[in-house]
Amino acid sequence: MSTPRRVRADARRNSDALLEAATEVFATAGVDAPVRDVAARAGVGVGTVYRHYPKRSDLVAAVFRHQVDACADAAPVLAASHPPAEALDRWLARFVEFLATKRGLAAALHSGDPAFDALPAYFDARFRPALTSLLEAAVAAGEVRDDVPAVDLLHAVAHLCLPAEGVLPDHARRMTGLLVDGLRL
Amino acid sequence: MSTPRRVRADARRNSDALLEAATEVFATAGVDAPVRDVAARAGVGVGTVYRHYPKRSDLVAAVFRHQVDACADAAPVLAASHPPAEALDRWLARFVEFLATKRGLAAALHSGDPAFDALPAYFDARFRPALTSLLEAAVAAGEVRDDVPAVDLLHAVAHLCLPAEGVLPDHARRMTGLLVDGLRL
DNA sequence: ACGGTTCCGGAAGCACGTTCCGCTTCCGCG
DNA sequence: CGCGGAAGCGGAACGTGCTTCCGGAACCGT
Repeated sequence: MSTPRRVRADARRNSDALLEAATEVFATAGVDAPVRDVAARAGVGVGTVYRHYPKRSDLVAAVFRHQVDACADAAPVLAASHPPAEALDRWLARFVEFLATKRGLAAALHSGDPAFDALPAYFDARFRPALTSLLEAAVAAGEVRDDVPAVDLLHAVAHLCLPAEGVLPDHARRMTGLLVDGLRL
Repeated sequence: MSTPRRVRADARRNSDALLEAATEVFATAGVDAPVRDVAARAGVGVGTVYRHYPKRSDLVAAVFRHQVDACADAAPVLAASHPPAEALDRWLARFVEFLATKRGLAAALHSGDPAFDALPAYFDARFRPALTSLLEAAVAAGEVRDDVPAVDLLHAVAHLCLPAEGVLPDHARRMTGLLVDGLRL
């Protein structure tokens, strides 16, 4: 059932290089940047991109998952190196930063491309546990109220940060600040 | 200062045919349908499309405005032919129907294309007065509460109908039904 | 070192938006 | 009525971007 055949070293190297290159290119030129640009940045041909990510959207999804992982993984690290309330603060700031790079991705999510179908679930699967443990620690330390479930907080912040129409620049930071203050006991 | 030169008859005919063709094509194939398809449906060449609508997005915006007009214009007609509360009901159903064809348009609105910049204002300029007069009539007849401004109702319904993630099929109709029940006295 | 397998590169194919320009159609005027 | 020029039309051609294809290079177990 498992995959007995090993992955060739150069293939793995290229795969990683592509993910990194795509992250950089998408960050500077937006998710609509041409595939050729990503290939060039990674120092490979476009054929190689399509070998590893059959569709453009697969590449976008992979970058997204990678960034979700990076952000979620920051939670235990912060929890281990800061007191509960500060860890929570810092992680939420990190989360807002994560969301800030997602302009245009909300649109992609609703584009109907099947490559994006699993992303919302992944988002929840990684972020909910991460935030839950931070919240529980802060609650246990008596530093924040205990009646705000992680999901609600995640969605509230996400909606604040991926806003609709005429939106002020750092509306996101201000509103999130309010939320966090509201958490404090 | 005005335009003394008349519009040629065939030009106007083509312009109208294009709007109608685009409405049909966008409705069946989505707003991402190729311009060539619209041209074919209207029985003209692509050059003619671009003569009347310099950018693809101008065509999309024109269709949108046209549909907004059709929906908003239905309000006074319904008001004249039904008792206030029923007119309100029917118009909201009509509004939900209007929104139902707008999948993918929310994404377009945030695409940054200048052709769409004026659409939110147009939306408000046409729908707010339409709904306001329906509401006022129903309030005057003592059939609905008077503390719900038209804007709030419009936005609430719109948000219910252009939903985010895993959405049930007729979530829209159910939630709107709830709202309307809430209005009743 | 060898051979099969896996992977790579980038040119070619395709789909779409948009432009361009020679030809057609309209219509005001004589 | 019919003429002439302006207004409008069609669709081939171009630019850009995604995706496919395949000859050959790189890898790795023996």
